[in-house]
Amino acid sequence: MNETAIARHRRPGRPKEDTSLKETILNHAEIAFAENGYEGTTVRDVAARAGVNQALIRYYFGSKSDLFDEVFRRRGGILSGHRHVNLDRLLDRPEPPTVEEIVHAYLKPQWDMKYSGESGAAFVRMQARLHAEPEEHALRLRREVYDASVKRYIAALGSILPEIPKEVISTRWAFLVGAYLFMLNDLARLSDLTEGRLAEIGKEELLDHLVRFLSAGLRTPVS
Amino acid sequence: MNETAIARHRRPGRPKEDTSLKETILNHAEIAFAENGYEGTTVRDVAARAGVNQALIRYYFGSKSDLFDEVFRRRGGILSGHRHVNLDRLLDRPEPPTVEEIVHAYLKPQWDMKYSGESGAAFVRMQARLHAEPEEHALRLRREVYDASVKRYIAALGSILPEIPKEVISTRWAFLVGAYLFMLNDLARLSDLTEGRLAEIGKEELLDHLVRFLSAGLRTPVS
DNA sequence: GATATAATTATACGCATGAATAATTAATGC
DNA sequence: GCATTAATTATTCATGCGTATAATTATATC
Repeated sequence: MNETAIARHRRPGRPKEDTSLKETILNHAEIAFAENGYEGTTVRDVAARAGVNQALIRYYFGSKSDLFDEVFRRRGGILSGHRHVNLDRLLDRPEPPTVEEIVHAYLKPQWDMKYSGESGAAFVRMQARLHAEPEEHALRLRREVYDASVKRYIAALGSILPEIPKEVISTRWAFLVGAYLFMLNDLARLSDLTEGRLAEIGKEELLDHLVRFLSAGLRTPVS
Repeated sequence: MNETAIARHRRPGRPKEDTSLKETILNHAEIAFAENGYEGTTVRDVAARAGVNQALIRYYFGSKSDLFDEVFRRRGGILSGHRHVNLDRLLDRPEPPTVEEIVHAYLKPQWDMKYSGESGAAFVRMQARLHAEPEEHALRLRREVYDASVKRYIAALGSILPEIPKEVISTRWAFLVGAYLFMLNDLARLSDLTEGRLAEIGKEELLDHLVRFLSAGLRTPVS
């Protein structure tokens, strides 16, 4: 009675290509949403990018809003999964993790995604935009995808920073999210601020800089 | 030959109200852009909010894009001005400023604006969105309005943190901008992360937390 | 190989949008 | 007080949008 299994067997009309059109659409939608935001993206444009009829998008995903959600959930789920795994690895160890290790474990997955290709980079930018959009819908999406892992990270930090009140750690964690999202969103902007000197700092080194910066802030004693 | 002076004298058709419609439009546009973003905002909606005919917006501002620019420049200029003044005050003093003082001088103006009323809060949210939009146009606007003061702040930090390379300070400054924009954008989100415990931290206290967090990060020695 | 059904396209609908123009109203200068 | 000009509104235009539906193509099953 497995419906997906049945569906896998019965699929007439499907062309011979191996990468499904559904995935192709998702990939191009990701890029379009990242470049132009939700409102700025048209279903027509996504269809054109994917080389597909506009109605096919509706056939697969329903509304434009549904398409957006599916784009977000796809990579967001992967990201969240990596974060859980990374934290598990640190907590399963006999010796307790350092602040730097926790921060790094959280940031690294999205960092890698950013440099994993055009699609990954697009998702990162898209996410930064989502965080700036105050709509109720965007908020719910983010919570659904990320909240669980974030709470685990805050708890882990709390146990190795017992002298810092939990609500302060949570607040500082929000600072952290802001800093890394902003930076990942567009490194080009960073090199404005630095008047081009950023080129001297490599990508991996930049992550180290960020981890060091954030860890110092997280660890600093409350007055 | 002062054209604006001439214009000030010759203005038939102008109704008796003291707050000009032009300003009313700007105020409502600010809120609309903050709520719905650039693409999500319609000129019609702005006109309706301002209780004004749609064509009047075109008469005063030209295109929708021009309207947006004027909204941004108006408050952005004020903000930038306050930052300059605050830094001047610190630098004119005999004793050198602390990192905390510099960070606070930079953040305070926008912090105040956030709580100065509906319009100010709207601008802050609008700006956060602008920072997430990678379009060339948005980038140019931000640079035009903010770059000069940012460079002064980075220079000031450099002189009291001589052991930290200038490009590292610039990079860390970008982290700072990300953290504070993210937080100002919507404090409601913060109280998600903190599971409601944020209420225990007052608004002014929150700024102190942020300043402390960022200053610790800025000061931390490079490996 | 006929039939059923999944995948895909072609086409159209209704509507909201940014922009534009024309008409109207109100103040000013002489 | 009349002509001029600025401010404002009413209305129209062309376009692009999300959505919807009908037609077509391809595959699998028997």
